[in-house]
Amino acid sequence: MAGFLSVAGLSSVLRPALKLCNLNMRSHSKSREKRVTIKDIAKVAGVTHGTVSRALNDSPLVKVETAKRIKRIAKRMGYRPDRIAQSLKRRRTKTIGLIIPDILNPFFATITHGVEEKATELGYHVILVNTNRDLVREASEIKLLCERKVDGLVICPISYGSAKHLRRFKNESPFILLGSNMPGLVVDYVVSDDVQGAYLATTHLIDLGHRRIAHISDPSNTSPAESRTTGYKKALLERKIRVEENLVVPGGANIDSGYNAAGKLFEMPDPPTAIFAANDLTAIGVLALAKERNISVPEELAVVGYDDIEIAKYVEPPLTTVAQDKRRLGRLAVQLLCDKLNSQEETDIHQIVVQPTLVVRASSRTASKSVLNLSKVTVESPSS
Amino acid sequence: MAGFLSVAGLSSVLRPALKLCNLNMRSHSKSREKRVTIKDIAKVAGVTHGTVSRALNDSPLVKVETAKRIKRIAKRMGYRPDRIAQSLKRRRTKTIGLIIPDILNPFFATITHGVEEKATELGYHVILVNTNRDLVREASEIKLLCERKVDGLVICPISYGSAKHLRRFKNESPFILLGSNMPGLVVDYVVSDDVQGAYLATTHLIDLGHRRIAHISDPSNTSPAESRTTGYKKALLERKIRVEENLVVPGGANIDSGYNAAGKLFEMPDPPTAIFAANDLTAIGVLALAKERNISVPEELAVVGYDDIEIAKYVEPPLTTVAQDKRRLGRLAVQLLCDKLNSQEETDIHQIVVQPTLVVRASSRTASKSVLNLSKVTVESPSS
DNA sequence: TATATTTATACACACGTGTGAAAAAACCAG
DNA sequence: CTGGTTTTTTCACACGTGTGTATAAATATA
Repeated sequence: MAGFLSVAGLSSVLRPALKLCNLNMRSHSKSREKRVTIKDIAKVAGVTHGTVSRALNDSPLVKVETAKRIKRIAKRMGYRPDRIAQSLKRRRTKTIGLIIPDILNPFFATITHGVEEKATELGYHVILVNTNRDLVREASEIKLLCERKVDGLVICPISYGSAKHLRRFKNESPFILLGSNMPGLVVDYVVSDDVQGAYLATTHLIDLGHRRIAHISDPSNTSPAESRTTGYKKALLERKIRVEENLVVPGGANIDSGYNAAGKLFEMPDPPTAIFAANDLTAIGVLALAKERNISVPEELAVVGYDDIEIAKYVEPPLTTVAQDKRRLGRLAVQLLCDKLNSQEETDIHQIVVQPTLVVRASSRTASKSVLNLSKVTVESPSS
Repeated sequence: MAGFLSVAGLSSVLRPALKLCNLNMRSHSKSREKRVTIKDIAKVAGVTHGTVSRALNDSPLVKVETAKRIKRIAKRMGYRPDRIAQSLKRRRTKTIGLIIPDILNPFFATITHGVEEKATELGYHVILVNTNRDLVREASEIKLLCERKVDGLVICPISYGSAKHLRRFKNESPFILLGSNMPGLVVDYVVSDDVQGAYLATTHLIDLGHRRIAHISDPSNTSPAESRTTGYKKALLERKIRVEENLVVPGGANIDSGYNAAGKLFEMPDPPTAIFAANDLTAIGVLALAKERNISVPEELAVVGYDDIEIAKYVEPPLTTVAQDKRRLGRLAVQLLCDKLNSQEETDIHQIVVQPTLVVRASSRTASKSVLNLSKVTVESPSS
């Protein structure tokens, strides 16, 4: 005992620690070793687990000297907190759920990137759920994630039909809608100004001299789908061009749908000279069919997409498209969500609308023509 | 009161339930309502929470009649289990961690798709971690996921350097390597036969008459990177073509790296007539530069990629590539992992090697030439 | 020295669920 | 009705952590 006092603190650390090591070694030789808990540390340090808990959480209630000693012991014993137990007690899991319809779509992959990145920065983990556009699954997963006590949810809704589930789980976990909002549901969301984006795209085509401009719409029942069609029509109306409903055909968020929709348009007696697709993948499908039919783009047909996914610039010809900063959208959503989590004020809601920009590439512009003067337009040269 | 009794059994359910509803209503009017726990159910049902727990888990220790009654009450009260508390007690979270280097690469996005899909089927949730190829982050995240008590991990390693961390956490959570294995580390993995894939690709180019075949390698220190270079050289050696080390230039898993690497190759006094890129994105970069320099593909330069990501078929010209069933790889990894979790035998390890196939498209074949007769080769017509 | 005041630690309960073992209830044979 | 057997429920503790309060120790004040 007397010896202890001389080295003050250190000795009392080392000896019992070694003792406990031996205790642990007694477990089934090759099998998994038992986890070190704060109780084990307490035993070694000669204090109660309560004190250890406080020490590790830097509570001012424990003497700094003791705290240091306990932390040393904890480190030496290889202590690592059990996040599950913490979650149960602290009533937050530091986890958010991300629900997206289709991870294979680069649009959502990039959003996921932004979400994961920001979440990590803020100390959260992301549970990823890919619904494959299944509304039933979306609902059941929201439920499951709530049971799992995620602190919040970022949801990219599939359709207005989601509103029903959302309303139901509103009080369970706070959530942010991403990419699409819900009419009649007062919630936080981060969206892009899709009306404006579609308006820019269509106006661009009109400026190039096109009058028969088709639109391959997104048939999903969501706000971006609706808004893009709205923006398209708005541009036409504003320029006194008649909106022909048969020039608006439904597509989908994949390449095949564009291919098929283009087929219908090409078959028309008086086919369009330009196509505005609600989605880059759809637009790529259009390009694929155009090539197959030897329809030269942009000379015989101008094509504009939406989203500016990475490959848009590498398809042939490079695709003019409306760019959304998808990564930023994801980051914003998480930021918003976590702000909400950290402020008890449940009252004020935030709704962020991000402005898209038009990126002009070769699919809507012959090599010679150029010099556009629209605001919010980026013109990319192929060699930049 | 009397009316209730006639319905035998229902009455005892309804009345106390309503009572409790009132109790809950007393919370701050608009704020979050208190969760229903098994104790609440117990109070209403007039039993202990232990019995409720057993009833809800279909334990044979509770009378079926009682169990039914309890379940009815639970449903009526809107009970939903607290998965965190369950996890703490049951010692498993029904969660797996997925660690990937780059979600923006469609290759990993598709793997993620497969992993999430299979995990859902088996009742697991997936925590997604995107490391951005940061080895330090990979290590710290493995640690964090272990603290979170994920039941297992699926890891797409960034480099052999990962082995260090992996060894360290081997006893914490079981894991499966996906896409790349680790020499000197005896663990379960699911990989593709990359030597064979690269061999197929290179042989294909040789069969087309090419002799100066460059290889844009993946400079990462991983088994697929190594193996693809190995397969490339193996094919050359087998056909008695000298391996020129300066025809092997490093790339990376993105478009720019291919663009840059192609630049170096084109600059050579005696440039290659064919390029085998270790990655589709890299190959797409090659195509981009070739177009810029007016080098026609495949006439002046044949290009072959690896992975067969979705857009490979839509770039110009459509890209010949080595196809891996990425979704299947992801599903297999999860299947393997969960098998491991459900069998206590920690002894036997499983190592699955999936065979890739060559998909021939226009980037390595002129429209006229065709009729190849290699086994494991798919020839896609542009219109299929 | 005794008392008030501050500081540090111990104690005990809590989070929501699961479970072995004791206790109670129901059933059965004599 | 007794004693034994089986079925059903209760009791009490556990998982690993956090935290309010009581208690003990150290320090300051009178």
